Amino acid sequence: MERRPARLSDVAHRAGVSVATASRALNGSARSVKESNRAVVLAAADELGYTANVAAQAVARGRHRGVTLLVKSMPNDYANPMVVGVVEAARRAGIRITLVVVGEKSADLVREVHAARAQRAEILMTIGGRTIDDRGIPDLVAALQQYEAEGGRVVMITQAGLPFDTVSYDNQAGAHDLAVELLALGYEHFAILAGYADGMTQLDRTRGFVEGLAEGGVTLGVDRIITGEFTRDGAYAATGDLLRRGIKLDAIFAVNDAMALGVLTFLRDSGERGKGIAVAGFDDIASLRDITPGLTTVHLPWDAVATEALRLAQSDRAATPRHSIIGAHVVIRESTPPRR
Amino acid sequence: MERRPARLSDVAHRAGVSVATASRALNGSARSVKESNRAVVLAAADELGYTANVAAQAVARGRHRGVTLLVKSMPNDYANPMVVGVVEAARRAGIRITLVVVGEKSADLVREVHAARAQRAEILMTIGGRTIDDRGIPDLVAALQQYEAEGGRVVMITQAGLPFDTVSYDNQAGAHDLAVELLALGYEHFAILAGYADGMTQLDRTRGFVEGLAEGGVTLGVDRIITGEFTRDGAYAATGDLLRRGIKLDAIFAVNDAMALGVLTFLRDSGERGKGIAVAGFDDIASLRDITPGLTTVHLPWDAVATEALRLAQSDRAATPRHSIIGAHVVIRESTPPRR
DNA sequence: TCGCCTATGGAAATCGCTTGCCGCTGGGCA
DNA sequence: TGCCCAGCGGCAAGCGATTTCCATAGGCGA
Repeated sequence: MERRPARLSDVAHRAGVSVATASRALNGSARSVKESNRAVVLAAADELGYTANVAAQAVARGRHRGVTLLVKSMPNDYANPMVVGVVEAARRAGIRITLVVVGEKSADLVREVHAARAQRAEILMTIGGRTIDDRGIPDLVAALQQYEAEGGRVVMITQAGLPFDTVSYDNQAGAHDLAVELLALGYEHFAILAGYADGMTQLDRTRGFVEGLAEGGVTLGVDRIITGEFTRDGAYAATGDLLRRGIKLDAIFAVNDAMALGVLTFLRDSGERGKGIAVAGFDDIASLRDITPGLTTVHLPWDAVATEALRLAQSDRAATPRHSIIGAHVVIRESTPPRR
Repeated sequence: MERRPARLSDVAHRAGVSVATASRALNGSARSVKESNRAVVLAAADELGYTANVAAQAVARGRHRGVTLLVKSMPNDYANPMVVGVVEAARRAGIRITLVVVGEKSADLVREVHAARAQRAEILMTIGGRTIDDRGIPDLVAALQQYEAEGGRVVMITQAGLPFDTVSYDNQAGAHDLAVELLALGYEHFAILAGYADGMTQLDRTRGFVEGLAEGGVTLGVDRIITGEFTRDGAYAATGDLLRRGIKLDAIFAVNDAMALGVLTFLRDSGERGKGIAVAGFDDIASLRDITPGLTTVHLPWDAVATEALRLAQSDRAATPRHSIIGAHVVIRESTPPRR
């Protein structure tokens, strides 16, 4: 039993070659190594149970391989499946992930970008939306551009509209399609729980839904678009307010599943269930698969998003930022039964 | 705008001191630095936006700071909240996390432990249970011991019984208490959906429940302990089998919430709901907070577990492995209404 | 047979940082 | 006044890899 893990020099020594050759044989290089040497090096490495020291490689190469994942506030149903998706995709690709959870403020994000610069991280991915009037965006963009100028690759997930490779899902089209489907089911009187007034994601979903209704000839009054907390509890409270207004209502669209759950729960608690108010959400989070009634929602393909993000990150950088939009599709369940 | 991130030597130069002094001023050290020097170094670092290169530090120190988190198969309701807990706890402590998802086989785990050795990772945490007769355990223990002998710290979460610092929650006591409470509510005829026959976690829960019943004078026949898939769908199917047997039954304990959900769903789908069969689970996963009926379960304190794990990891190593058991408490909800 | 080019091995520089060791300084004490 | 030692700065040697550069050995056409 060794006193310390094997180093490259141990492998080289055992194989009877120089460390340079051992390095070239083990950890890819443009230079070729004679087949016989390669074999003996590989054998030696295997016998010693050698694994390269990533930190040393990072220093020597001047680049830290792997993905650094910056996530805004992890314990959040919405970021969570995204992170899982990326982690899984990375595992399949044999890539290590350094996970950094940053605060909500974009200044925190900026700080971490600079840290990643210092680490000379190869790939930087961020997960998380932003608010429409975020004052910190210019700083963030500057930091990321500096990072890219130094040779890093950035891929933003969710947060579209910045000059970097981005993969997002189509919030607007998804909500649009949902509206169309609900109209087809016979609903006529809608309300939207739109979440925070300034969230880009929420805004896109709200906008898409309104457009979808408009195409079907239904105009939604602004008084039927309720802003408020982007959470289950916020939605729970908002539903109460909404019903107390006594307006005609047969369907509520909440811009995410957690909120939709709040709506459903309120309807149940208040005994309004069965009075024919349908509910739809957005995200199709796995944990809600078994609620009663099944929730009509828009499914987001987390896997596809993550896979695409990794693909972008590993491809050569394009002259202009690329933007992949992964489609989202509507899933109709019992929470929106046909009305006719 | 710099062409490359600032290095320590840049800071030292700007502050007019040697790199040694700069290093000592910035990145803690036993040696003290005169206050005036420290101030000027800090100022210089700030002006240059300096952030230490973690990889270089790792190489120089011969230790990689931070937590390396080894998780068995991430996309799994059960591991997930645990990971979130650790990630959050680490964030509060200002620690970086390297997240590695390994396969189910303990050989995969062993490989990653050796990789962590090579990285000279400071803290290694594993999340995930094991099966009772896992052939790979000796190898795993050997690898981890080697890692510790080289100065690393290991903390195992969930997987108790190995000679390393461990933090787990008390599956057996939790299930025991649950049984006691159910008896107090007036239930008499039980069945257990026990999951895989060889999972340690499931086994402990089953055992605890049986003991709790026994204390109340209820003996559970082995035919009422059903093994099978540790999943929602497995439980769904198992419930059907169970009911077809036509035995007297007023409560089903599923060893995790996902399975309990399967039971509830089956009861609903088959119209058996309302016939008075109560359901209880284990885990109290957040996403089930709003299902109907509310699920009686055993709450696991993820935060506390994660915090404790980090505390253990950062404390000095004890002569003998420590084992923290975090209590789990019963939460009674509507899925188990009082019977008398 | 000679010269040149390609394939390949190895010595040594290098990456950014920590730290052991040496040496200087100045205050306290005999 | 002289000596000792604590306090602190800096030189330089690593840490474990990669990579540049030089050297050697064949292969091949003329």
